[in-house]
Amino acid sequence: MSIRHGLLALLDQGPRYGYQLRTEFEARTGATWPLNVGQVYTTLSRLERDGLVEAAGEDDEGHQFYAVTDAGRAELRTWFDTPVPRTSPPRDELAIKLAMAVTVPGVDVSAVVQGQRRHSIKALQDYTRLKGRALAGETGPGTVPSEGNDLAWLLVLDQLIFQTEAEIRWLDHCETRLAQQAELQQARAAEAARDGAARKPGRLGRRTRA
Amino acid sequence: MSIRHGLLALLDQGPRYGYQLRTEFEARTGATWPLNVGQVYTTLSRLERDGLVEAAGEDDEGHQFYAVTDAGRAELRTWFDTPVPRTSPPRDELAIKLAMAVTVPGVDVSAVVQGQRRHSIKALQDYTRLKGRALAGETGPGTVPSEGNDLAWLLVLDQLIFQTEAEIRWLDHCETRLAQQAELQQARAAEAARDGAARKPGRLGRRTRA
DNA sequence: CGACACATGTAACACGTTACATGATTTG
DNA sequence: CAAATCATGTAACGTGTTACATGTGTCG
Repeated sequence: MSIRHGLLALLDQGPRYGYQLRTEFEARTGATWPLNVGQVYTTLSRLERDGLVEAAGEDDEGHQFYAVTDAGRAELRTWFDTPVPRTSPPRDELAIKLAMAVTVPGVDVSAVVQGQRRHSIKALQDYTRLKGRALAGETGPGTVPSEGNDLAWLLVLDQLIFQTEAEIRWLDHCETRLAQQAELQQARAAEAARDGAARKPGRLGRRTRA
Repeated sequence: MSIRHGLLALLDQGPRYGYQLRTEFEARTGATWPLNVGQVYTTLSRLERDGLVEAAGEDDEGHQFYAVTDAGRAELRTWFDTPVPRTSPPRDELAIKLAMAVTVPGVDVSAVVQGQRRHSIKALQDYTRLKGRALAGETGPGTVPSEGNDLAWLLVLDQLIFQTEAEIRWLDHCETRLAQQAELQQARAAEAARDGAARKPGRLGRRTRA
């Protein structure tokens, strides 16, 4: 529901038309999250269907304007007032992938971690470079520079940087945990070998085949 | 596509039936990302439609087993081999919300940030508590403890913790940036006032600054 | 017996995404 | 003139999500 509310917020500044909304949206999120123009129109019609926006006539140049309704303003207010739920965050594909990788046999977990790490490092460098350019006063291509926009774009960039840094730290953390695990298993294997035939069935587990 | 591949990975360990897949999936992601049982079945039929899994007969207890096909194994391999794209990550609702909040007039940005901060702190505490319990050896409710599962669940928890910490740091960072911005604007306003006092242009005086 | 976990599915819907069709206007 | 940008839409599809229908077995 990010796009829905994003467009609603933009419309709260005053009536806009579709193409304009896309431009303004991208001015704030930069090249990070490109927004297909078509989606603006589909989202607009869904917003209109739900009574959050309404058609607001045409321009002298034929632009189809939309305006936010009272219901839309209310919706927007609760959006801003309600924190994004972090108790049940959106599924993170990387977390799921690693959770599966450490479980399914025959997967080189370390390779997965390292591959992702390289990629994330690369992404981080890109973001840092972009931030440098943003601080130098250069805005994204084709956008009219404005203080608010610049600030928004900068904050989004910072968020991406913080998040990516955390991801890399987590990947490293995973590696050390995996090393610990391997050590532990080696120790256990050695112990089992020493115990030899006198094995106790204390551990139950593994698969339930019928 | 996280669920698709997640189920595929689970099936790579050997044929499973729907209900079992849900249990095993949740054993790895804990209570964080509960998986509706119905979705397992819809996803399974879509996987079958795409030729990644195939029906593998019934149990003596009537359980409908599914097995991964060669195509499915190939798909799984490329999933593990290809890093999750961080150059164009999934849209983050919080980032978009703040980007809009700093742009749209009439929004108390600081209130939004603080509200989110409180919520994220709360979530972080929950995760930390869960991690403590997980380290104490207790697995989620109704799950058979297994070493791989425990490790996976622990890694997922760590990811959530790292990510939430980064989010909180970012929120604080936003506040300082906002303070800077406010300072800058105050300075600018003061400057404008000084200029105005110098030449007393009246209420509607033009402030043309070359 | 009634509640609850186990187990399998279907139907409907929401959102996001892409591809396509179409036309006006600007610009090299 | 040709290409690019501006501008509006539609159609189709994919995944994820919920609600519902249905039935079995178990346990207090």
